[in-house]
Amino acid sequence: MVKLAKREEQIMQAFWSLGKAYIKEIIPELPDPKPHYNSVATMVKILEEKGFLDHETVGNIYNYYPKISREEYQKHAMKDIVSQYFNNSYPSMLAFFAKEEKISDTELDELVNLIKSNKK
Amino acid sequence: MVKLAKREEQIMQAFWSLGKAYIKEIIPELPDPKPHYNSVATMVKILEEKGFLDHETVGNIYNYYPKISREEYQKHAMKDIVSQYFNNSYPSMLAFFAKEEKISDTELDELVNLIKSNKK
DNA sequence: AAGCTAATACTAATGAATTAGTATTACAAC
DNA sequence: GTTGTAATACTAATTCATTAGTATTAGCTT
Repeated sequence: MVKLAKREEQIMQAFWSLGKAYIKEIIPELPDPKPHYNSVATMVKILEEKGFLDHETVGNIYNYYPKISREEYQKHAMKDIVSQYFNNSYPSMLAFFAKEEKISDTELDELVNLIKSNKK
Repeated sequence: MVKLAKREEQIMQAFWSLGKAYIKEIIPELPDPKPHYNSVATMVKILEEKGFLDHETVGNIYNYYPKISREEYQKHAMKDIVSQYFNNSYPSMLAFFAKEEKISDTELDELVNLIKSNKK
């Protein structure tokens, strides 16, 4: 899967939140300063060429929706990140967060349960 | 902290591995095709301007070393990632990995111990 | 000290991502 | 059916990242 550039990814995030949207609806989701409508339209078209979006035509306007799910993309993106920062080791990534104390004991217990139940 | 571009980050990764290095030593660490010596020198200079590297002069040549540690940078980079993909929730990121079953039971136990011992 | 070598400095060119203008189109309202 | 509106299409310009050329410099060798 192609890695998305920054702005492309912001736009995909907006679509993933909204599910289905007109370009008009995407713009408010983007961080300030808001880009020009046509800038977004261009990126959306590129995203469609890349296979990330598809559209239905409603009268005169296009209603776009994601063709690739956030989860699918995350899977690839995180794989890259783990390979880049953590030498391809998921445990060493988790150890990093452990050291950073970003996870509370309660959360930890919940996660352990979640992981174990997923394994069954 | 500034987010590094792809090549900049590759170069920083090389410095983080080597600790201290001449430009000459960085090049073999980079993925093929190896960039031109001067291309690397330019990026290294930019990285120095951005505060990621510093150097000592040894006779006629510069010996560069990281001013910002890999851990420091990771902390920021991962913060961005978690905010971007996981709505600022570290637990929800971990849940994602749990679902992906990237973590074995043994690894999980080790991590739980690691996290708990860090908390003391 | 003149010439050789290996480094850095400076800078122009390329390429990718992004922006936004102008042109075009389709439909709706009158 | 002409006009107005709001969308998309096309494309030129800008910006940022990256590359690599040429120029310069410092020190070593003779």
